[in-house]
Amino acid sequence: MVRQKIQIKKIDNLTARQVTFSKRRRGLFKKAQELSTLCDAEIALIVFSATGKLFDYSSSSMMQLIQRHSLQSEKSNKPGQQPLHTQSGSSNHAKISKELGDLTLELKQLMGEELQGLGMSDLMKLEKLVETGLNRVGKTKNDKLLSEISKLKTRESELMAENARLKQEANQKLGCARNGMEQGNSAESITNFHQDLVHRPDEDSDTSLKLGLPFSNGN
Amino acid sequence: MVRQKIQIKKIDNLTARQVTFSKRRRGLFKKAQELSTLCDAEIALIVFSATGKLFDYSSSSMMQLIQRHSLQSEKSNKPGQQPLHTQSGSSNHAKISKELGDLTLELKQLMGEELQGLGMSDLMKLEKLVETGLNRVGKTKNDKLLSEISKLKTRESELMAENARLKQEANQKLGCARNGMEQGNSAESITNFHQDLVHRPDEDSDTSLKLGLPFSNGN
DNA sequence: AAGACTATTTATAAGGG
DNA sequence: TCCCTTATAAATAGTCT
Repeated sequence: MVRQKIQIKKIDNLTARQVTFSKRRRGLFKKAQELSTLCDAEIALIVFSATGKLFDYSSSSMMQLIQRHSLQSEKSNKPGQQPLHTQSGSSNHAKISKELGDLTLELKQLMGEELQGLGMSDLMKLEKLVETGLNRVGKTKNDKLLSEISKLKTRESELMAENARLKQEANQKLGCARNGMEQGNSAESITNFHQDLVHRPDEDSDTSLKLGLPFSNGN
Repeated sequence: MVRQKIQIKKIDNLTARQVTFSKRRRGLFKKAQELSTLCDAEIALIVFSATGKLFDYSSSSMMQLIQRHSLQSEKSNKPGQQPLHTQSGSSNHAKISKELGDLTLELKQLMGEELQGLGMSDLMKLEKLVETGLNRVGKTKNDKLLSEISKLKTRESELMAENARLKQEANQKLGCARNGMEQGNSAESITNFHQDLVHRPDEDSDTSLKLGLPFSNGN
């Protein structure tokens, strides 16, 4: 018998809490159905027990209702339908910080090992978080790589330009020198000449084009 | 006054239906809150009136609850995968969940939204697919970038080597020419000479030596 | 856990403002 | 629409099986 009106706070006694959960849950679902029937409303109700067990009801298709919800709730924020949000856990900050600490621990675990203690929903949340982090890292890395490539290409053209200048310069100097000595030798012969004189530059230019890629899979 | 017990079927009179909807809706939401608070349950409640207006309540994050729902209802309930915190009475799991839910939402928005046409389960599958695809693409892209960088660096050193050779060669040829004409000039003077003649090769050589390694700490 | 039993509390139908 | 009122239906806390 209802000896006294209870206050709405978490029931301490475990069994009493479970019993009440069972009873009130049924009541809630019944009310939901009744409202749906009486007033032609569409209703989706999802309940997770403290132990993680799922109970749900929907007057039509759960998926459709959820879609509709995400659609409407993002379109317009209607005031007055969410004063209820802040009810459940605003009482003790100690618990909140504790939970946050636990979550941090979970994150560490996810980064490292030991994922077995985690529930699926926790895993999903953490996965999302890690995913964003990963994306950001990837983006940053990408930018750096592209920047590097850009710099290298610039550098390459600079070197090639200088290279060309040097060759031309060499030709000019050689021509000048030869002019002073003999005159009249063609560019090819000059090239051949210093090819012997120095360390076969042509071969080097060729190899430079087909050189390998040492750290391509370095991840 | 409740003159008579009503039967649960659609109320014909429009105004009566609306009034009843309003009253019972409030009652339902109150019951939902109470259940959530009393028994540490997580509850999501979505109600659409016959006119399409949305009312919703969730004890924590709507998104998280919906995700959890689609997960559990899809995979035939495996008992024993309890989310970490629910055991020792954590009435504030809700708060943390909400924060994480908000983060998830933020992430979703970051990714570019408009996924609302899809059901949650579809979204999850899609997400997984995209994720693996993304990873592969990312890896491939990465390899390509690194390979390109590697090639460019090799090319750079070759160009630099050739450049150096050309300079040396130029010096030698110049020396040879001078030998043929005057003889006895030192290498330094020659270097200085074509330093003026050409476009400051020293500066170029310097830059070539200190090329950066942007991605040394990339991962 | 799951029913049954009440004494009470709560919700609410009908009506009025 | 919302807020009251009020009689009554419904829900349910506590207890016992």
